[in-house]
Amino acid sequence: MSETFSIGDLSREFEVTTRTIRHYEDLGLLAPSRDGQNRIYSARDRVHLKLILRGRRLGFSLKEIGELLELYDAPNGEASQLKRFIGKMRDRREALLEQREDIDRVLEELDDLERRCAEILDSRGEHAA
Amino acid sequence: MSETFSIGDLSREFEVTTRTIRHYEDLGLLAPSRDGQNRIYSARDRVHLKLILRGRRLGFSLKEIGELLELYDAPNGEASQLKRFIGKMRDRREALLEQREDIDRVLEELDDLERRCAEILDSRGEHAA
DNA sequence: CTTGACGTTTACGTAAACGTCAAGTAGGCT
DNA sequence: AGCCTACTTGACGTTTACGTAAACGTCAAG
Repeated sequence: MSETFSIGDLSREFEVTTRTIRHYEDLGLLAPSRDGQNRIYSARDRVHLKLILRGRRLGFSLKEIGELLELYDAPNGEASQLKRFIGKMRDRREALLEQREDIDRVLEELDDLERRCAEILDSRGEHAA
Repeated sequence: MSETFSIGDLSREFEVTTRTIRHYEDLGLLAPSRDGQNRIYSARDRVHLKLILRGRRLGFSLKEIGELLELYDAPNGEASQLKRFIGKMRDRREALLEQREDIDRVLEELDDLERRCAEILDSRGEHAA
């Protein structure tokens, strides 16, 4: 059990540089254990990295991602803290829902554009790929 | 007809600084006309700004947004260009669909987290906001 | 015993996206 | 005329998110 990974493993799997992974550690987003001075990543660390990259794709700053990881890891604090967390999560949710609407709008616009392009091509007797 | 806006108007409406709007112009994303040396934004310019900000929320770089604006403005070029545009749009679409999935996943995780937080609070006899 | 692949730290560099003055212009109010 | 407010153009500063190079350790294969 308890599979582990080297920095190179994760680098290849997720197609990010080792520099990037170390950078995330510098910012406190990852905290792998060590074998001597070499980093050893657990399955849990790997999930963290996956979450980081997902957050990045969604346009969160690494700082924000750090806060989200805290949420993810530690629903254990005081009640007041938990309530703050819940508030933050609701804010996130709002932002994400807006973002989804943005995406849908852009997708519609892209459809539209593609149709217009196709029409132009058609009217010239050419064909789209 | 033909409503126009000052840089301050747009700045207030979209809650961005004038510096930001000028920056977009420096990058070629906006091209307002002038009254003397003052910038005059048309309704069309305003739409452009709206699209820029939407693209930004979606995590596109300003450079990418520039390319998208070209798509948006000029389905008029050569056939080869149009075909390239269509290709680009399909790539965008792929990326956006992936991003939507990311969002859905994160929303699920947030639901999960919120439930867990709520349970913890409940088990302590407290109530969420 | 050297070569190569992988890892390490330290540290300066850089591109993107603005922020933040500074200094000047131009119209409108009193 | 004096002042306010909104606008202008530089130009340097800042933050974020890494890139990149230097200099070195470690182990396995040839």
